[in-house]
Amino acid sequence: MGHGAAITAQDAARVRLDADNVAKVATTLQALSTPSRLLILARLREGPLPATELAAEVGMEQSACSHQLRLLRNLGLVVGERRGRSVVYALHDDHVAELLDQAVYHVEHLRLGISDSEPAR
Amino acid sequence: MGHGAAITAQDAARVRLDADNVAKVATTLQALSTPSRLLILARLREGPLPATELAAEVGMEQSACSHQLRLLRNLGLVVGERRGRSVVYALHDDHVAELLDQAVYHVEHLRLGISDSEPAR
DNA sequence: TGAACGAATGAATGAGTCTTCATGTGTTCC
DNA sequence: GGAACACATGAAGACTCATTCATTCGTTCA
Repeated sequence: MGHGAAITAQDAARVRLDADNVAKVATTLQALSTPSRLLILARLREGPLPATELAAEVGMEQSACSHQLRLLRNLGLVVGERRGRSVVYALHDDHVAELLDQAVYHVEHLRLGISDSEPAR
Repeated sequence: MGHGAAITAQDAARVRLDADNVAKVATTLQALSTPSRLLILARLREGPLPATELAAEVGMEQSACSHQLRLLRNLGLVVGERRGRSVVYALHDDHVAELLDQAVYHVEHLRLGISDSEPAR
C-alpha cells in the first residue's frame, strides 16, 4: 500500500452501531475528547517527535504527557519507537490523521449554540 | 427537514488547533465518547423521535436519557421540538450525522492493538 | 562504573461525570 | 379543575479520569 489514496470514509453511508462496537467507538473517541490529548495528536500529525520535545511543544509536564501517551498507545492511536535514549512517537495510522481532520472540520462547522438552549417548551 | 449535499470534509486538509478551538473540539467530541450518547445519536440519525420512545429504544431510563439529551442540546448537537405533550428530538445538523459516520468508520477501520503494547523498549 | 539524560511508572489527589431517586413543570383530555 | 401522561430538573452517590510528585527503568558517554 502506498501513498496517495486518501481515505475518504464517504462510503460509511450509515451508522452501524451494535452493542459490540459502541463501546469501542466510545472508548476511542474519548481519547480525542481532552485538550491535552488533542494537542498531542495534532502535533504528531505534523510529524514524529521525541517524547520530551512533544511534551514541551504542547505545554505539558513530561510525566503527564507520558501518561497520556500510554493511553493513546494502548488504544493503538500512536506508536513509539526507541531511537537512542529518546522514544520517537508518531501517529499509528492514516485513519488517525483522517479522524482528527474530520472531527475538527465538522466540529468547527457545527452551528453551535453553546448557549443553554431551552428544552423546547 | 431536507437532506442536502453530502458534507465530505475532504477539504479539511490539515488540523488547525489553536488554543481557542481545542477546548471546543474536545468538549464536542466528549459528547460522542459515551455509549449512551452514542446510541442516542445513532438512533436519532435514522430519524426524529419522541423522548420516551428514544429512551426505550436505547435502553435507558427516561431520566438518564433526558439528562444526556440536555447535554447534547446545550452543545447544539440535537434539537427538541414540542409536539403535543411529547418533545420530538432530532439531530441538529447534517454535520452531526457526518461526524457520527466518519467517527464510526474510522474507528472501525483502525488497526487497533488494544493489547497493552509495550512502550518501545 | 557511574553520572546524566530521557522516559515510564505508581500512588494520591482533586475534579468531573453518569446514573438513580425523587420531585417539579408542562400538556392533554375527561 | 383534576387526573394521567411526557419530560425536565435537582441532589446525591459511585465512579472515572487527568494531573502532580516521587521514584524507577533504560540508555549513552566520559
